[in-house]
Amino acid sequence: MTATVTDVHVPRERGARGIPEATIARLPVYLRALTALSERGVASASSEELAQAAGVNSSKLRKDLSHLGSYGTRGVGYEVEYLRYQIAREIGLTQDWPVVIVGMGNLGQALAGYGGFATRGFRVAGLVDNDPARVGEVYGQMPVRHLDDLEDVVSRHRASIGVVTTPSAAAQQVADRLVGAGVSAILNFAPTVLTVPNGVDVRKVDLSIELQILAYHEQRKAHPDPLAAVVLPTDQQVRPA
Amino acid sequence: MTATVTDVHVPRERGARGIPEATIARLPVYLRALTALSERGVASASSEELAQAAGVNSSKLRKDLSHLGSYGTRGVGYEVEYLRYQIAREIGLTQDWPVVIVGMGNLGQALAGYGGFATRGFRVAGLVDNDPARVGEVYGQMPVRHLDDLEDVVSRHRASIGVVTTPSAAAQQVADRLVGAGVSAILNFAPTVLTVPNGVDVRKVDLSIELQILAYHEQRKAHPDPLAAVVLPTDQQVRPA
DNA sequence: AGGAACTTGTGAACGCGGGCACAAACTGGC
DNA sequence: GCCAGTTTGTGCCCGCGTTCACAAGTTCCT
Repeated sequence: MTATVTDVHVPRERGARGIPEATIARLPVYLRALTALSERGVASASSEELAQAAGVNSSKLRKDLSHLGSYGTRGVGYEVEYLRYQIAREIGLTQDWPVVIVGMGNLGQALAGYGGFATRGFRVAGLVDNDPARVGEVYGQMPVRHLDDLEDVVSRHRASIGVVTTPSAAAQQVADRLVGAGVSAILNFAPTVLTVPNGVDVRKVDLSIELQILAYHEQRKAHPDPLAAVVLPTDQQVRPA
Repeated sequence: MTATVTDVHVPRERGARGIPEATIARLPVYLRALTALSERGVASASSEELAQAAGVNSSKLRKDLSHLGSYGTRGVGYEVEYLRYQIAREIGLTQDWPVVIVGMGNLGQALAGYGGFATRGFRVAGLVDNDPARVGEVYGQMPVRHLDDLEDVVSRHRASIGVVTTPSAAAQQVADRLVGAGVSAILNFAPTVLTVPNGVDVRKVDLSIELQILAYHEQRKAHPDPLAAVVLPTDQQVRPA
């Protein structure tokens, strides 16, 4: 099995402390809500309040949290600071995650300067690009190095997470080299299906796909039931023999 | 799940030609695979070949396609061009979708210049920013206009899709104004939960959340079962009374 | 023409995730 | 100390999505 993951779907043993994938995906949202509450000086909150802040319903939130352990107090609620730390620890945000970004186009530059990483334990440890003209440029206080040095950058910083923001054509090759250098998790912004060895985790973010999903729903709003499945919509497109 | 996305959850009537949400999310992937095959001159392909190109398994692909209609030929496969058109039509990509981007920071600039939109029926119809210094700047052949003109930009281009790339603090306000001006679908890059009226579709893309999900799996790889749920991991964090 | 090889479309089984509803547990007032 | 009010943690059920496995339909070879 060569993985090529779009959605994560890690069927590994879910015994003991295995937490449902759907829950994992929501923990960062709870974390964000807790941080916001904390900054406003709120010391404790009920599941109902937390759920509202996170945009989910309260029973889902309670069940999610119950997978981590019993961190609330019945009749009272959850202590904001305490819960925040527990979730951060569960995700692994109490440690430092060096991240290498490959591809310094517009998107790569945007990510290099994104403040939301540093505050969550992610540290941009290296920027890499193919274009010699871009080598030496500085984004977010980090100089760009040449693609030739990719392996050096990864191993020197012990980076285990790579971000691919190259054009599609280069993405697979870059991913191969990242994996070869020791990276075991990749966030892929290139609109390509990456094939990686077992044990390497890939998540894909595709901006155009998100828009297409919205477009589908927009179309349905405009034409609730075209029943165009029977009649051909335009004569020019007929099934070739 | 291609994730990135927080679950859409549109419980609207699924009668008649209602296609499962999970299928909708994969159609753009199939579309991309078909386009790639088409460009390589491939005229027809089996579900197995398509599935491999799209990174899913073949039975899932067949069931997905079966929701659109019976566009394949048993014993043969699918005609690439024909199927490509059918999927594009189903999603709504045969028409033009004007898109307005609000927030011309690094990410907004990256999106404005992203070539992947134009080729899929999305047309950047307007760029808007709060900062007077940025007004008049041109990205992707489109000048930036001031936030004050947002309503004008939206209505003049009949935009129904808005992209929010502002800081969190401004996101909700921007979303309200977009909706007020007639937008009914929003792609939100700000790390905030947006509240919108019924009938408005919101999809959220959160870069930091994607990394956090990867971090969780990385941590589990490194420490398969810490059983630290019993013993406190560090003494400094003890449950306050 | 007939059969072997192949491929689609789909019925059926299964597992995950969501939501309801309630027992268990805690607080505060009397 | 006891009772009313509150909120968590969870057992249960239901529906969606994934996968298997096979019948139905097509092509090719003899």
